[in-house]
Formats: sequence, structure tokens, C-alpha cells
Amino acid sequence: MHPLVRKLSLFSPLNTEEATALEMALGAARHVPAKKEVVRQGEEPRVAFVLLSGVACRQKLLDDGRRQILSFLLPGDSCDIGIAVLAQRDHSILALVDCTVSSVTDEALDYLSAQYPKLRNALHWAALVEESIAREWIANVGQRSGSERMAHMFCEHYCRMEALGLTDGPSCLLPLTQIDVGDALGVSPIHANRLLQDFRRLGLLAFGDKHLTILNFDILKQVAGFDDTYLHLNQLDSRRA
Amino acid sequence: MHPLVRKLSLFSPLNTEEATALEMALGAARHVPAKKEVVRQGEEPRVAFVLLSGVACRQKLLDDGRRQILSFLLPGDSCDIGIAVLAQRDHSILALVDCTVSSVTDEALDYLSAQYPKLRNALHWAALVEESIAREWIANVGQRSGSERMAHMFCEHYCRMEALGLTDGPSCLLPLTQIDVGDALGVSPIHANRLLQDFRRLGLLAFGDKHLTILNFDILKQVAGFDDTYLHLNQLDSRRA
DNA sequence: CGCGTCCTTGACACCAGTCAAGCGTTGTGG
DNA sequence: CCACAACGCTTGACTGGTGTCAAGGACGCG
Repeated sequence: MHPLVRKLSLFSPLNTEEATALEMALGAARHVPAKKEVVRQGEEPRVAFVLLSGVACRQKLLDDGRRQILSFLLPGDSCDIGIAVLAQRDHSILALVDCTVSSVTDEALDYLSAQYPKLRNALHWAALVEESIAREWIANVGQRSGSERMAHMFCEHYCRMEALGLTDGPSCLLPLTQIDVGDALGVSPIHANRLLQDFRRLGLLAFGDKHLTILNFDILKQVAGFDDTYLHLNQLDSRRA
Repeated sequence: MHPLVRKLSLFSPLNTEEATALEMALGAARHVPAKKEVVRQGEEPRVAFVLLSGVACRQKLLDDGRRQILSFLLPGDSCDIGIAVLAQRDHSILALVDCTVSSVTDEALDYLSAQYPKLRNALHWAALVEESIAREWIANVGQRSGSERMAHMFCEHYCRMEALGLTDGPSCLLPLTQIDVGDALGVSPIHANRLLQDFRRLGLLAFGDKHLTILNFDILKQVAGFDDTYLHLNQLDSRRA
């Protein structure tokens, strides 16, 4: 299944017509090698795009070189829809591994929204979920201790990947260096390293070689105080469009 | 001028017709006393609303009672447009002083968007700015030290209030206790107190009695590493709808 | 082989959290 | 009118979670 169709089906399953229309609305796939920026902070934004494969992240660079990772983009995640109303990008998007992306014009999306109410709602849902995740990150970085934060990030990533069907048993792709982990959690890379070792020693997870393997999800969730409500994966049938 | 008109005019000045249509789309004003929640975490969302007067905040409560303030809502800020696609609220909205709010239905907004392209773009801009601010908060809490964070929050608040014409010289409303300040910055209230005293002693600002007074904006910005790009207040004429 | 990247470890310093106590103001009820 | 509680602010002493510095090891790659 097409990554975007799979993603939007999390909100509500799409029929063949909707899925086809969606795929046709996308521009040609473009390849972005690992560690390259898809778009750069400060640029004038042009088109939105959808991540088709790989994992990318939003990140912000401070003047003095500090870096904060703001979110992870997974296959099917769309990015910067309607951003053309802004004059300047306030953050970059970095491919963490080799990625393929496809551009989408706002016109194509407007057409889809007008033609297919379910797609409109699904795109809307995706945008709201992304905002919700951003808010959870604020709370995560602001309130939780280093180990809680790390556990929370891993829980979130695994849940998101699992919802997309991108897990392999207890494992999933998470192509971060320990420096990246530190920059995502707002801790130093040395501290990230020590936290990882603690988790490993406790037998909660394994992390390395670009993959996360969760060995004891229950305890990990408990450490994180993880509650997946904010991912809004269970819209319940009552609310499906 | 109506608060919402004033806010959206930051993107692009509205003509009389647009302003009138906008005001008519709003439901009756409702009063919310200070310290009361406008909407509560866990509730099923119904309608969106616009803050007409006062200051409110989004906040998230963790299971163990920790609290994180996620953002401040200023007059004209709209809230949760289109949230009806979600099954459950992931955060609360709290009135920090007495507020008045007005509800808006998604239908009314859809109509306005269809009828007035400029309003559509302006609403879209407002949503993107809010997301941008959320991302900046992640970077703020994740990367900056306590004093940098505090300085940054004050700079941001003053800039936003000033853009809305809600400042009184170097002063503006900021109705937070020191506990609130701590919860917004992710520091303990005791530490928030000490940071405030530092700033006071340095003659950078005064804070108390629900008001912030900035005495040396240049230095404060410098301490914060503040760059207002992310507020997207200067869309430049080239991009105005 | 030599270099770069990433991971690991130990020693030390410090920012910020916690605990505990005290003060001023406000509001309320006897 | 005063006693008292509630709240918010302030201060000091102590602790501890994290950051910093420094060094070294493992691995891949040109």
C-alpha cells in the first residue's frame, strides 16, 4: 500500500477511488540521501511534500550551534501543507537515512479536499495529530527527567511505527546517533549514552545499528508515564468520517 | 477593533466587508472567570472558540500532578479549529484572568474561507504561526538554560502583545504566578523566583502584579538569543494575499 | 594504513531541584 | 476588629541530576 494511503487509513480506511485519487495527486518521487536536508531553515517555502520512505526529522539550529530535534517524520507523513503563506521557514528537515519524498501542490490538495470529504478529514486529522505530538514533546522536555524522556520518546516512536505496520516484531527503524538522541531529548550526548546503557542493563530495550528493539514494553511505558491518547490513533468508529 | 480582526490583520489588513463577515460568524460571547478551565483535558471536543479578551494558556497535566504550560492564548487567538475530528482533548485550556470567549462552528469558518480567500489565508497563517511557536517552545525548553528560557518567554510574550497593540509602553499584561512561570519554563517555582530576581537586579525587567515591564529589551533579547522570525509577523508585502 | 565517526568511560563542576522556614497580603468569619 | 487561613513570594542549606572535559576504543572507509 502507498505510504500516504496507509497513514491516512489510520484515521479512516480509504476506498479504492480515494486511494487512487490521493496517489495521483502526488508529484514525482525524489531521492534524498541520508544526512542531507530536505529543506533548510531560512529558505522561502515553496511546496509541501510527503515522505514516502525512510525517516526524517524536523530540527532547529540555534545561533550558537545548539540543535533541537522537533519531531520525526515517518513514511506517509506530510509536511508543510499550505506553508506557502509564510515568508520564511523557521526550521529544517533532515533526512536521517536515505529517503524518498514526493511533492504535493496546495491546489492538488484543495481539489482532493473538495472532492473527497473523507480525505479532507483525514488530512486534517493528520495535521492535528502532528500538533498534538509537538505539545507532548513540550511537556516531555519540560517536565520529565532524562530517563523518563528517553523512555517516552521510544514508546512514542514504536507506537507510531507500529500503527503504520512498520515494525518487525519488537524492533523498528530508528536511525539516530546518540548525538541525535541527545538533541531530541534536550540532554547531552554523554548523558544520552548513559541513559541508554541503563535501559540496556535493565533489559528494557536494545538500541543501535539504526534500530530500536523494545524488550519490555510494559515497564518502559511505566518508566515513561506513557499514555498514547495524544497520538489519537483510536478515533473510535463513532467519529470516523 | 474586534480582537479577531486585529489578529488576522497582522497577516494582511482586512477590508470592512471581510471584517464584518468575520464578526458575524462568531457566536455569543461567554465569560470565563480567572483560574477556570475553558475546556478540559479528556473531554470530547465540540466547538472551536476565539479568545476575545484576557489571557489563557494551554496546559497539560501529567499523571503525577506535574504540569506543563504549552502556550499562551492572547485576544484574537482562535483555538481548536476543526478539532471535532478528534475523539478526545489531549490538553486543557485555562483562563489566567477573567476572559471572554466566543465559539465558532466549523461550518461558519468553511463558509468564510470559501467566500473570502484572504480570510482563509489569514486563518491558515494563524494556525501555522501557532505551530511555529510550539516548535520554538520545544527548542526553548530543550536547549536553553533557565535564564535564557525565561528571557525568551518574556521576549516572545511582549512581541506578541505588541503586535496586537496590547502593550502600554514597556509594559503588558502577563497574569502569571511564579508557579505558572515555572510550569511554562520547565523549572521549579523556587528557581523561577531566583531567575526573576536576577533579571530584576540587572535592571532588565519588572514582573509582578500580573504585568511584565521590559526595561532593557536589547539586553533581554541578547540573553534569550531571541530572533522573532518564528513569529512570522513580517510576511512582507510580496506574500500578502 | 590513517582518518573520521560514533560509542564509552571516569572525574569533576555546576545548574537546578528539594526541603524547610518565614514573611506579607488578602479575604473571611467569629 | 481581630484571629486565622490561604496564597504567593522569598531565602538558606543541602542534594543530586546533568553538563563538561578529557581520553580512549571500536569500526568503517578511502
